[in-house]
Amino acid sequence: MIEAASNPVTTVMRALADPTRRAVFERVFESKEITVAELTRGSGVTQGAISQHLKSLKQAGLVAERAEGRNVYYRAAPQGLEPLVTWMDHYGVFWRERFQNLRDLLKEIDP
Amino acid sequence: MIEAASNPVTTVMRALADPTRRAVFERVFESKEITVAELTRGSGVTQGAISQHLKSLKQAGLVAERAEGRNVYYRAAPQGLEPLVTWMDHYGVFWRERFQNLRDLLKEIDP
DNA sequence: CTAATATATTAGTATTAGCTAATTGAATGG
DNA sequence: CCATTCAATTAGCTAATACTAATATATTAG
Repeated sequence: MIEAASNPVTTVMRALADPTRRAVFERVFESKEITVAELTRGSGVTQGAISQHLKSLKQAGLVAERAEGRNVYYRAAPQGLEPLVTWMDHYGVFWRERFQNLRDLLKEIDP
Repeated sequence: MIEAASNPVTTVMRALADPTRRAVFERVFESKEITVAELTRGSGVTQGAISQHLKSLKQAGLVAERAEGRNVYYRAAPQGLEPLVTWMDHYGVFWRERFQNLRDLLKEIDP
C-alpha cells in the first residue's frame, strides 16, 4: 500500500498547508491581479521567499502569471482547488453539512 | 502580517497533506471502526508511525477513538473537515462548480 | 549609457517532519 | 503467574521545508 508518486491532492494540500503561502494565495485571490513587490510589502518575509511561494502555488495550479515589463502580475486560479473539492466530495461532507445552506439557496432560486 | 498561532485550517491541511497520513484517514473512514493493528497491516510503515499519524489526525479533529480492552478502535470524524469546507467556501468554489449536481439533487429531494 | 527597480534563482542554514527501533504499560490467554 | 499482544511514547536519524542574503537578469527612467 505504498502511495503513488505525488498526486494532485497532495500537491494542493501541501501548497496550502503553509500559513504564509496560504496567505499569499488569499491576497492574490482578493486582488484581481497583484505584483510580487506588492505581495512582498507587509508579508513579513523577503521578496525571494514570496517568489518561492508563488512558484509552489503555480506548480499546484493555484495561481497564474502575466509578465508586463519588469513586473509580473499574478492572479488566482481557483480551478486549482478542484482536486480538493473532489477529494472532499468523495467523503461526502458537502451536501450533508451544507443542507441548510442548500435549503436557503433554494428559496432564493425558486421561491 | 505575521500569522496568528496555528489556526484550524492549518492544522487540518497539514494533517491531510501527508499522503501516508491521508491514507490512514481514508482507511479509518472506509471502515466504521478499525484498530491500530489493522491499520498497520499493509500500511508499509511501523505500528509506531501509525500511532503518530493517528495522534496528528486526532489533534486535527479528524478521528476519534474508543478503547476496549487492549484494543483501541478509531473512527473518522468528518466534521473535522469543516474548517476546510468553510475556507474553500469562502473562495466560492462549491456552488459555482457543483451547480449541475445541485440540480440533480433537487430532483431527488423534491421531485 | 547608467542607475534604479522588479523578479527569479541559488547557496547556505535552522527547523520541522516522518520514520524506525526500542521501550513501556496495559490487558488477556494458557 | 507468565508470556504474549496491543498501543503509545521516546530517542535518534535523515530528508524536506521555509527562510535569508546574495546574486543574476531584465526592463525602465533620467
